[in-house]
Amino acid sequence: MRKKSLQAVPCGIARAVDLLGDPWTVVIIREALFGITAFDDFVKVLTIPRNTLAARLDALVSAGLMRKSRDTQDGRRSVYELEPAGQELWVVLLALQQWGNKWCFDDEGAPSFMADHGSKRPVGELQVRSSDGDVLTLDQITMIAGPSATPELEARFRTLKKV
Amino acid sequence: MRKKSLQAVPCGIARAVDLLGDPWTVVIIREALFGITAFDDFVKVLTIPRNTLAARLDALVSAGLMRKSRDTQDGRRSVYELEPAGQELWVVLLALQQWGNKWCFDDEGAPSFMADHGSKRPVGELQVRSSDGDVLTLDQITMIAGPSATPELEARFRTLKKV
DNA sequence: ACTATAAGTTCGATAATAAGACTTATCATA
DNA sequence: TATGATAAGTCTTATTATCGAACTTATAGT
Repeated sequence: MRKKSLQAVPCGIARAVDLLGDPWTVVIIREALFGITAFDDFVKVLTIPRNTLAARLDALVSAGLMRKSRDTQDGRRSVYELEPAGQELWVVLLALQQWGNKWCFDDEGAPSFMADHGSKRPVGELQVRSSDGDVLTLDQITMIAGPSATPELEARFRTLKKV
Repeated sequence: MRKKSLQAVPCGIARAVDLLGDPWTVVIIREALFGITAFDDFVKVLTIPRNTLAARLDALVSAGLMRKSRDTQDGRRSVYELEPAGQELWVVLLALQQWGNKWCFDDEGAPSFMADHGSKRPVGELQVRSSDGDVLTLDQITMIAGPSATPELEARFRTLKKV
């Protein structure tokens, strides 16, 4: 059966995962942020099957995260670029990178970091702050319902043990 | 052929995606943060196939993001709980939620937000700061190589157009 | 015209997911 | 202690996605 779509689920995480929750989309976006625009360059850098790449790029364009155009200098080339919605995923990639760098490299140390272009120093660890500017930890976080929440969702949040 | 493993790729993002880049793992972790611990409760809340859930939970335990134990009150129940590595993914989930809430709800508005437990107000938008505390935008970000970077990776970073 | 390049598409094999029935062990209760 | 219910997970079959490589089409360079 086809992969279940989470796009209809009323949850921002679920809808994001519906777009990003496969083995390739996130690293495609990473390369796009790096400046990769050509189909064959994605293939070369990622060693992704060409049909899979074509499917993922189509999905990203359909979802409005990327746009596709023709290279005006070379009519053979397609140019894939990030739309604003796709660019803003850089914060998600940073969160993934900081987590991966911390937990997925036993001794060798992480090979790459996002850094301040000026100082060349790694950016600070992401901090979550309240609207008053206080740094928050997980045990200070809860989930609240927005205007469009269903009664069932509100009921769940009222009985939450954590987060 | 089996899904290609990105676990060997020397990149924190790739290694994180290798664990999280499927349609279910992220929302499983979301529910675990909500306090869900029982197999059947994951099935009920997510409507995930039982065999898929079993596979994902096994993978999460193997990767050290969750632990599995027996309920001392009820010997039928397994208890799945997040290890520290899994708990720290809450920042990634927040980044996904903030992005999804912004881009995946046309008019209805987002149904749920992470909030400060004290004030019940949504947490502030994630900000990326330099080591000096300045807020950074995407165009101020570059990628730098760490100690374990390969020469090829360093070469790539030297020629980066952006990020 | 000829060759190379870029972007995809097509094909067959393998792996992952979906849906539901089924098994095993434990708990609650009569 | 026998009986039924519950929880966790397995098994089976059908469908879908991914992999890897070959192939097609259009454009560029010579």
